[in-house]
Amino acid sequence: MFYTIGEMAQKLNVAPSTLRYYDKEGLLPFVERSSGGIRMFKDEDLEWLRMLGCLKKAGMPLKEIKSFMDWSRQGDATIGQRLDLLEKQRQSVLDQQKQLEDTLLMLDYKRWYYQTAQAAGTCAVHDTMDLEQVPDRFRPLKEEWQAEEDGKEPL
Amino acid sequence: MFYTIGEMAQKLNVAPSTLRYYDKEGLLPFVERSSGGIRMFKDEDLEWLRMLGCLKKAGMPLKEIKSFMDWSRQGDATIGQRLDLLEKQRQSVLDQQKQLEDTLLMLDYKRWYYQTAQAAGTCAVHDTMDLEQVPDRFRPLKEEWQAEEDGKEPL
DNA sequence: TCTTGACTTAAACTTCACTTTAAGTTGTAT
DNA sequence: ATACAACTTAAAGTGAAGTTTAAGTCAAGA
Repeated sequence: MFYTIGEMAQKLNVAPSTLRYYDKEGLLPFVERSSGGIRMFKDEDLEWLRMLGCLKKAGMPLKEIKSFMDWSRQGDATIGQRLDLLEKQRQSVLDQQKQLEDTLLMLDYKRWYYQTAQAAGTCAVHDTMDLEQVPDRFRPLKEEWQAEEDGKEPL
Repeated sequence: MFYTIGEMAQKLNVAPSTLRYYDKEGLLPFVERSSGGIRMFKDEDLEWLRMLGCLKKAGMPLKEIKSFMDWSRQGDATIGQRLDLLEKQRQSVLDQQKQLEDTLLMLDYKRWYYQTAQAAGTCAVHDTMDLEQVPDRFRPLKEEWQAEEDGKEPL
């Protein structure tokens, strides 16, 4: 069973132009063509597109995804490289998760800040508030901001 | 105590050109200038830059961060809007976290796939492997892929 | 005072990931 | 056979988030 690019695009909920772009960039080396040059996607191709989607969601740039696809076509000799890329990307996802958790705490602190400000009718309440009033979970945040020695994470 | 743009950039671990760009885009309405036109950052400005960093890490586009900065300058009347934006961004972070968890599972499945392939010396082992051999945690993934009725998430 | 390094702006350039456009072809339905 | 929607390509355009360049200004030390 074959699908046209439009059908496949609908299946994947992306624009056909996106699939053409990926193909042009060498990310879809598996798609076959009809004698007239029309792309014919197979059910089997879905597996590769899902792989692509997975790597993309993991934050991998298209160039690296292309490497992965190239290695895949080169056969079993490149299993090691593919595994390395996967491990690297796993670590990247773990880092992103940690980043998001930090961000959520900051966001929650700011929400608390504006919720109390809203209740008081003015942001000025925070000028006359001491550490005691700040919920425990936000304390480490404040301390971290005190010690500006780091310089590791950008902004 | 004042800092030049170069000093502040170093503190925040970003390029000075980035801060100039943010300023040009109206994201730093709080920076003062010397009589000669040179930006003079205050310790107090760090609070705003941290806010900016928080929103940016939460995935908020610079345009929306600008809205937030604009509202901040407009005073207490805009506390509601700011809170709404924070709530919205909190939800966005929660969504991103869920997304990353799904991605991690997919990545772990693929890692398992290539680890077993590496052990066997070929990807072909997976052609002759039945569901029994697939670790439990990856089953729901396989089933999800079977039912392609969704069409919700792009790629 | 002069040099020098860090600052200033405006404008052009870059990268990424697409999207749109224009001109032409394919394949199906009547 | 013809119409017509959906396909094809190459090339140009888009938007986000900066970076680089060019030409000039500021401020601190010798």
